[in-house]
Amino acid sequence: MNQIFLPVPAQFSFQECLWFLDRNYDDCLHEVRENSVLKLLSIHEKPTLIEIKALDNHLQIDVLTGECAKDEICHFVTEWFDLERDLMPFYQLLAKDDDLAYMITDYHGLRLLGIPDLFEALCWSIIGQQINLSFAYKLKRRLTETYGYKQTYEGKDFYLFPKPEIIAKLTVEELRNMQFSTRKAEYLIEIARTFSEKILSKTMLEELSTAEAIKALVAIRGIGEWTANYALMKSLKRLECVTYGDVGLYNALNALKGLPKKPLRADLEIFFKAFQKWEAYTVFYLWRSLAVKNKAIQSI
DNA sequence: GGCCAGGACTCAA
DNA sequence: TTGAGTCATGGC
Repeated sequence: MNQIFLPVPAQFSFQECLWFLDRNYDDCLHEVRENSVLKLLSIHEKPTLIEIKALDNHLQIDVLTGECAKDEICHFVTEWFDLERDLMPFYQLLAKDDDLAYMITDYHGLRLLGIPDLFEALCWSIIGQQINLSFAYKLKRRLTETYGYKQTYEGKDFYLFPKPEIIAKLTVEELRNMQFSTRKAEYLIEIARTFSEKILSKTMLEELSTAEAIKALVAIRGIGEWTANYALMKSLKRLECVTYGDVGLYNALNALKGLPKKPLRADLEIFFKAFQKWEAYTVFYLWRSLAVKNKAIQSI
């Protein structure tokens, strides 16, 4: 079997990352097992199934199908788990906040899990707008199972997210039949067109400052401030992004800081000022705090 | 059965 | 530029 070994940094916990990837939701783009995660990648346009496990001080990546392209696979895993980040500065900021300091130990080593593919990140954030996450994952699964690429391995199906060229050719009616709202169907098809026609790409946004990238994204129909920040945080790892308008974020801040359920923008900016350059990590850890609560409630 | 979900858009004033 | 209405449907 083809194996790759990838060293991990300090302040890294594979179990914490797996926990976030699992979270009681039905994600069709990876499969979490007891001590590993399986994911189908597109390497050189070829499907490649990998399984990642943690050993002492490094990850073991088993290449189950496809080409063992070490550099590309390591690059993907590094982006996905945000392995090149030194989290110490972030933990030093958390330590200064009495209400959040517990996260340093409770969530120690949790990395901002990314969505390296920008098109997928944008589609996912649009799907997730204003609906509960369980339903959002269902919609993503329907879309992926119908229009994505499937590879079966040992009796289980693994998927690649649909390509923009495929989504761009769909009709609103086809997506409506999968219970997408008319608006979301229009947004997804239009964004797929901007990608397939090379009007927008991850490379283009990487050339821009975060403020410029947000401006460029918000100009596209269906992408508001929340979606732009979410996509930049998850795909380009722009750590200064805050998902303003995010209900989950507000719930977490309400629980931990006593902020109102609909906090004022000014109060949010005051809060995030203490986490400059680490805003996205702060949001991510706040989401993590919600998941704990949900899981506790569900297990009762 | 009603309210809320990891929002965005439209249109009136 | 601000606020209310609208979109869609599942989960609780």
